[in-house]
Amino acid sequence: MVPIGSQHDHHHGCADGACWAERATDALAEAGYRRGGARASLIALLDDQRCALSAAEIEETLGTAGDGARPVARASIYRILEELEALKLITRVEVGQGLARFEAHRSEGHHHHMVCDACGIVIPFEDPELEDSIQRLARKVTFTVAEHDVVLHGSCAECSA
Amino acid sequence: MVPIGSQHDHHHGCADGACWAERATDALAEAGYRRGGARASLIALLDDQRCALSAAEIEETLGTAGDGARPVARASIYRILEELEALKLITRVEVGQGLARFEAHRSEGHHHHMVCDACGIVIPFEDPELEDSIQRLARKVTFTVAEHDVVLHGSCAECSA
DNA sequence: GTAGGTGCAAAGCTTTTGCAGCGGG
DNA sequence: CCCGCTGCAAAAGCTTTGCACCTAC
Repeated sequence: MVPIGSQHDHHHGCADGACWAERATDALAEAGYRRGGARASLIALLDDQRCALSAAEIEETLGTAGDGARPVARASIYRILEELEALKLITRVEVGQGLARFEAHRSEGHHHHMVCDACGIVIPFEDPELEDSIQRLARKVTFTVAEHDVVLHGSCAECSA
Repeated sequence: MVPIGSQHDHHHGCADGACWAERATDALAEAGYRRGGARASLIALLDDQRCALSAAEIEETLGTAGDGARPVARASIYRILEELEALKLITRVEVGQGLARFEAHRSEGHHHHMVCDACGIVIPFEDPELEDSIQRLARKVTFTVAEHDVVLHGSCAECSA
């Protein structure tokens, strides 16, 4: 198991050539979407995150962040998230708590989530062995598996103490 | 992987001695709850199911079923489900679709779910190897794992055809 | 008789939809 | 210029809460 740091360390520079934001922008263009300030702002925010955000968190962050961000209406957030999900650029994560979370779908860094039922914190983790089990399982079933989610519920180190 | 039949084949007789409904009733009594018709009806319904039901499905089924069932108000359904979940007698299953599902937490027959994103059908499955992976994972993390959920998204055999 | 259980209706939340106006191409 | 993108506000769902009545004990 590989615990994962809390924040992405790269910023909007994308000097390495192929960050997720670029891929997303290109994919939207190819799909026939026009550019839009709200969408660009939302994509930049998602690109900076290591883990899933809820629509409310996105709205709040965009409302207060400088750095090229701009406030985006809630309706636009949901509409944009819907488009991005349809293009498989983001993944919807349901951790239970009555709200959906969304995160950039990157080729590397696939992970799942632990949710503390006491304080609500969501912690990402990776586990290759678990992935293997799911791959093998996917081959055995009479069902076409496109995505998979694993959620561990319990208490985080802090709440357990 | 073991696919699972669609309906439970035992009924309210429970001649085998320790069905889930009995355990649930006992646990509620020990926790200091009084008996109540709505709760009994809901427990009997959950005991008869092989897979998770939504609150709406529960309300509808109890409203039309004979066999000892009686209509139960939606508010009562949610309140009772909350009590049962707090006592770990049922498990809340989030498959994404904006609604929660609930199923009896049995010692045997632990399973997970495949959700067809086309038609919405929820199919249960068991996979011991997957369980092993999760057990091993749970031991490695600095997090106390109480429950785990695995959801496979994709298309069912029918929608894939 | 008292405290908990239940039903009904209203409120709360997240998410979706309608519509008017702005803005990209 | 036209059509898509956005914001605002209203609506739609699922779920929760308040309150009065009923019921187990």
